[in-house]
Amino acid sequence: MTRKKIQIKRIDNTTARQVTFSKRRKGLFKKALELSTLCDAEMALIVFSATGKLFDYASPSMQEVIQKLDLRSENIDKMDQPSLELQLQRSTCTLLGKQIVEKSRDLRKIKGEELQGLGIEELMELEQMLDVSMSRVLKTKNNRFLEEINALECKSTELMDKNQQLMKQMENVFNAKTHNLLEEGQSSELATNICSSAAPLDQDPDIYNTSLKLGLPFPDRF
Amino acid sequence: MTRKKIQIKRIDNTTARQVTFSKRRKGLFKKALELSTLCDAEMALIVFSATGKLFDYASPSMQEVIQKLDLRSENIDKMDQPSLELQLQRSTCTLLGKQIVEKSRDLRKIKGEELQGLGIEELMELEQMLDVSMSRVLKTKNNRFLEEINALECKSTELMDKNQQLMKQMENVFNAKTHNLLEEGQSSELATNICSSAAPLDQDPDIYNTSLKLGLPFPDRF
DNA sequence: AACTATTTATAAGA
DNA sequence: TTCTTATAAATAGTT
Repeated sequence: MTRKKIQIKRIDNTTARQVTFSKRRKGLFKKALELSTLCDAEMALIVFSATGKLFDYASPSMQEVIQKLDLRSENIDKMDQPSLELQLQRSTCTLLGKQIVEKSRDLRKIKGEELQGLGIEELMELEQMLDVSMSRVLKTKNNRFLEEINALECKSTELMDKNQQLMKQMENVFNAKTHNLLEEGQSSELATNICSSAAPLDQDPDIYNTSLKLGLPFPDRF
Repeated sequence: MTRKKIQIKRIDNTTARQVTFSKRRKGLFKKALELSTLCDAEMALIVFSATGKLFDYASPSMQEVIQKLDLRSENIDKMDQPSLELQLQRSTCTLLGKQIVEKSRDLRKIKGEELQGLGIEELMELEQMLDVSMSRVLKTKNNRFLEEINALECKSTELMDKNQQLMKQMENVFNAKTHNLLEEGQSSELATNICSSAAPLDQDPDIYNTSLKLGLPFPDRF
C-alpha cells in the first residue's frame, strides 16, 4: 500500500508473508488497543501465526469477552462439554453406587437385618441359603479342628518318642554313674533323685501338650 | 489522525465516541481480514460496543480459534492438574470399587463360598452370625405363617357365620314352602330335596376353605 | 531492521 | 449516519 497497491490475497512467498505478518500484526494490535481505549469497548483479538505462535489482546480480559460471546451463541454446551474421561467416571460412579446399594441390601437380608418386606417364599429361600452356608461353614470349621487335633497328636507322639529317648539316655547315665559310685564306694542318693525326677514322663506324657494348647473357647457344636 | 493528531485515551463526548467507534471498528475489521487473508493466519476478533452490540470476525472459525486458545491455557495450568471434579470422581470410583470388592467377599464368606483362607476363630464368628441370621429369618417366617393361618381362620369363621345365616334363611323358606304346599294339599317331595341338599353345610363347614388354600409347599421346619 | 514513496485510515467538519 | 478532506498512520517494496 505504498510503493505499490497490493491485492488482498495469500502471499505466496514465505519470507514476504512472514514479514508482512509481523508488520500488519503490529498495526492490527495497535489499532485494537486504540479502539478499546478511545471508545471504551470490550474486545478480544486472538491471532495464531502460521507457525502456531499465539498473539492476543483482550480488554478487559479474555475470559470475560469469551464468556460474553458464549452466552450469546449458546456455545456453552460445546465448549464446556465435560471430558470423555469425566463422563465415564461419572457413569462408573453411579453404576458402582448402585452395585453397592444392591450388595448391601443382599448382605442385610442374609444377615436377617432387613426382612420386613419379604414374603414367605423369599424367607424360605433365605432359610435354605443360610442352611447351605451353615453346613459349609461347619464342615470347614470341623476340618480345621480335625487338622489341629491331628497336628497336636503328631507333636505329642514326637515328644513322647523324644521323651523315651531321653529316658534311655538318663538310664544309661544313671547306670554308669551308679556303677562308678559303687565302685568308688559312695551312697546311691544321687541316683534316686535322678530317677524320681524322670519318672513322671512315663506316667503322664500329656503334660507336654500344655505349651501347644489353643487359646480358643470350645465350640458350642461341631 | 488527520485534521489533528489525537491522544489515545477515552473520548468523553458520547456522540464523538460512538462515531469514532464505528469508523475505527470498520477499519480494524478490514485490517483483520487483510491480515488473515494475506498471511494465512488463524484469528478471531470479538468486539462489544458500549451498548452491548457484538461484532466479530474469525478465520477459519470462532470455535476453532477459541478451542486452540483453550487448549493452550489448559495445557499451561489446567491440563497438568485434572479438574477437581475429575479427581473427585476418580477417587470416588476407586473407593466404591474397593467397597464392592469388600462387600462381595463378605457375601461370599457368609454364603460359605470362600472359606479357604479362614481360621477357626473366623469360622466360629461366621457360624455365630449365621446362627443369628437363621433365627431372625425363622422368626420372621414363622410370624408370616401365623399371620397367614390367622387370616385363614378369620375367613373360615366369617364363612361359617354366613353359612349359618344362609341355613336359617333356607329353613325359613323351606318352612314357608312346606306350609304352603301342605295347605295346598301337595306332597313333601320338594321339601325333602331342599333339606338333603342343605344338610352337608352343618356337617363339614371346612370344605369352604378349599378355595383359600395357599399354593406353597409345607416348610421343612418351623 | 530501516527507509520511503504511497496508500490507507480517519478526525473534524459539513 | 454518511460524505468530504486534510492530514496522520500504515505499510510494500527496497536496501
